[in-house]
Amino acid sequence: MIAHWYGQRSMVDDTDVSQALEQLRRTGGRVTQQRRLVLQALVDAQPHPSAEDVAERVAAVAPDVHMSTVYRTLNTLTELGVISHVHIDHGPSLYHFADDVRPHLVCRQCGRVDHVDAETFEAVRATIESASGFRLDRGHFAWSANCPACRDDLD
Amino acid sequence: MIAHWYGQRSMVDDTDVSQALEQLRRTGGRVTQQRRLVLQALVDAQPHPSAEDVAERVAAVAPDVHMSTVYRTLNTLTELGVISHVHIDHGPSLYHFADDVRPHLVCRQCGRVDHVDAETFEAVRATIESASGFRLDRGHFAWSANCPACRDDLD
DNA sequence: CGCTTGTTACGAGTCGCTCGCAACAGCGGG
DNA sequence: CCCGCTGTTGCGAGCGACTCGTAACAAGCG
Repeated sequence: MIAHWYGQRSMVDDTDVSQALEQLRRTGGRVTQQRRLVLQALVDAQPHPSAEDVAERVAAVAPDVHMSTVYRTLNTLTELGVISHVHIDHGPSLYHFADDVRPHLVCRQCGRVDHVDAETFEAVRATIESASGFRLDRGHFAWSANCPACRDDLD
Repeated sequence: MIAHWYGQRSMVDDTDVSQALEQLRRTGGRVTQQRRLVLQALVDAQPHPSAEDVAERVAAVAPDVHMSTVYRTLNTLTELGVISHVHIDHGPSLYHFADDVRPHLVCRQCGRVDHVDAETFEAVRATIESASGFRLDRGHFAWSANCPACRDDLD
């Protein structure tokens, strides 16, 4: 479904891993091999792996790591605010580091994904906020749209 | 989770049902009692019932109508363009008549939902379109946000 | 090196649908 | 008004994406 990604690449790297582990330790959590592997997989599988993608990468290195551990780790890291996920069309949640949260646009026809730049997003946010009082999240849900190539198809 | 709805009510009524059945017949489909009941439930359960809500209402009148029939009918009507659904936070799809498609704002804290008025939406759409070429859908995905009451909590 | 307490593997369970199949029922033709 | 063609339905199994209870396990502080 998702045929193509473009736009700038994320700038996630190993420092994200150590910062996440740091955060984990600081809040009384433990730094386990499994968690290290999940975080590394998250870095390697940029830009937007699903829990399955992460599990697959982890399994390549440590086949005994259970799926539920991957899910639990992903949830723990989400609660810590280290990572976040986005829902794109139907299908599983896609994960990314929290410092890489940007609003997504997804084409409903071809699945192509783009990001909204910060300036445009802030403009939209201000418009919505003054009209309704609601302050838009940057991430979490992708904005459903039609990309230029598919735009002729419908309103 | 969803504590409160506000904003103008939809204007869905019985004419939507007959128009939908009409459309169904025109495209070679059959007007069955089950479909009538699903459509009626959709009208009665405004503004945004889940498939379960619809099935429950149908079951109150005709207990033998199977869940899968409800899902199939909702899918058929979606393909016909008569109805549509929106994803609000995690949880099931919420259905509504297609003529009632409006962009939704959902508060991530309290679940309160609001609509974006047409004028504001068009302004946002124009902004996004000129920045990225993507043309926003009116419906399908809710925009995740914080409502005025919960706004202090996070960025 | 223990001990405490957070983590993990495993497997069963849940939620929200989806599908194959045989029985059934609209509805256009005769 | 009945026939029969073909779209629909009921039923139950299946599935994708998680979630949870439990007992074994292992960080990391003392």
